[in-house]
Amino acid sequence: MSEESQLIKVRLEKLNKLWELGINPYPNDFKPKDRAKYLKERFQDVSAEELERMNIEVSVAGRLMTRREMGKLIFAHIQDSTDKIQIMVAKSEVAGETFDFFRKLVDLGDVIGVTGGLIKTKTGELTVLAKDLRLLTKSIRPLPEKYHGLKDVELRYRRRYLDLMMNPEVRELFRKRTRIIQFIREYFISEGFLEVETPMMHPIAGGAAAKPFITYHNALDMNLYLRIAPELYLKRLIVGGFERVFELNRNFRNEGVSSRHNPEFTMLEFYEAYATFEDLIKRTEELFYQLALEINGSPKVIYQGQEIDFTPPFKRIDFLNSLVEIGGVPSEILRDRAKLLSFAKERGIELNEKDPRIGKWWTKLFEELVEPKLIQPTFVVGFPVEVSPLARRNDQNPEIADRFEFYVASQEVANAFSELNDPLDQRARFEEQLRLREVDEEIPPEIDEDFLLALEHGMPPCAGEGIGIDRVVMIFTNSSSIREVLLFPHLRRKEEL
RNA sequence: GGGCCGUUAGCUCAAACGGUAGAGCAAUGGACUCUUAAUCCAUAGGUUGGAGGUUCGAGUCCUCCACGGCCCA
Repeated sequence: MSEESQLIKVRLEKLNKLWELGINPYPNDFKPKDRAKYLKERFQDVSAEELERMNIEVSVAGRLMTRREMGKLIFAHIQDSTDKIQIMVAKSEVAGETFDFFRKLVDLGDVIGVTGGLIKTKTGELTVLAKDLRLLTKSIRPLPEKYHGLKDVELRYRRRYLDLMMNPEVRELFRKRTRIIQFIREYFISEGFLEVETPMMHPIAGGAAAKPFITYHNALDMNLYLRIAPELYLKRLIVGGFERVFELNRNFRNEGVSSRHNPEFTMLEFYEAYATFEDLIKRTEELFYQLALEINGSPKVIYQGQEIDFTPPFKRIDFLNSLVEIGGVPSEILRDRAKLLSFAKERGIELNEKDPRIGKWWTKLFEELVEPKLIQPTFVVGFPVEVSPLARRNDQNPEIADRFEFYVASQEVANAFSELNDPLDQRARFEEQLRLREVDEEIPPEIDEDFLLALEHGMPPCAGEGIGIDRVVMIFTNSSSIREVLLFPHLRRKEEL
């Protein structure tokens, strides 16, 4: 590590002193029986006199966060995973050497264990009056500022443990993240979905249009790709006869980082046999409504100053209509490439002129002109087949896919469709994709023949959906940046810290 | 990739025009048996993100680099 500051030097000296005194600074035989939060919940409202009569002995452990010395009396707060609790160390109540040991050799940031009686101070604060106090872990680095906490955004991300230590709202946010994920998992389990794990390393990175990370398998002498989506594997499981499956795990996409993108992110994908995208609309409404109630206690959530209402049914708009009605694209130029191109240019939107798919252009215009205006939960339906290579064609209009995207707070939160299970159509679409690769480098470079083989065996009609979990967490925690909802967001390496 | 802003003690922040780099918390020594951002006295703590440049003199101005934030693609 870098050159030691005075503060560290002082602590290292204390550490040596402890060893010299025969005190292990890192013992592991202390078992706290109590937790701060539960002690408070149970005894907060008990009077001082009653507490004294009850004569309750407790033991707590946690990190020493603050200390106030008053001569022969020391107040301090320790923090465990549940809360903070005050401890009082009185010279008259502990062995003589314990008091000086606490005063001289225990620092803020150390983990300590305290055994003693529950009392209430003059100000009515529930407090553990120490009978015994032990050092459980010596910290040789100082804590951040006790009042302002850790503010520096870069440090908060790089040393998330300090952020968690100092900022209760950050702890709360990540607990909420876990609750959201658990709720979603339990929802799908209770609906009869089987949670599965499919490969993270793919020989061909398919199932989405994105650049993959490449890795290399030594023994097999082959490149592997970190998955960009589990879709093609989950569908193989539908072929295999599992009628309802889901996977909730990481995907990897080799793109830049931004407040909305992290190279690895958490995705839920689920597939349901004998269902259509219409069924998934209902399921999505139900899931988000229940999630809002569970996490938020209300279907209405405030996100970045806007109220978002998850009361079903959600809005539903047609992709092309939205381009006209929300995006302001004149309907008569929608299919006129030249006019569409100049319309986009006037608005500073760059369309890939070499891409023959007008649907791709529409998608780009949609992202620029419509997406920012989709605040309330909205299903967008009617996507062109040419930008939906894995989705089933609509029976009435074969140029349209039976698909929706789900938008909340200007973010694409979910993407779902009735799955294409016609193996010949699927092959034709893959082949068409391959031809487009020279104008769209995100298209997978190779046809996944193994997947096609599976389809040829017959995949029951089904529908599948992917939900971007990080974005859901952002919405339910009112976070403007994806980094706030990832414990360890990706940052560039930095040498001297 | 581009634009703008930022980086000063362990942490949170100050430093008019370019003129000896400061405070609070934390630390160290001391006083204090009901404090809770405890209080009081004293002490120590810095290659101002890095490298160059301009200048008698740079935290401050210029160039490049690193990292981060916001906006844009």
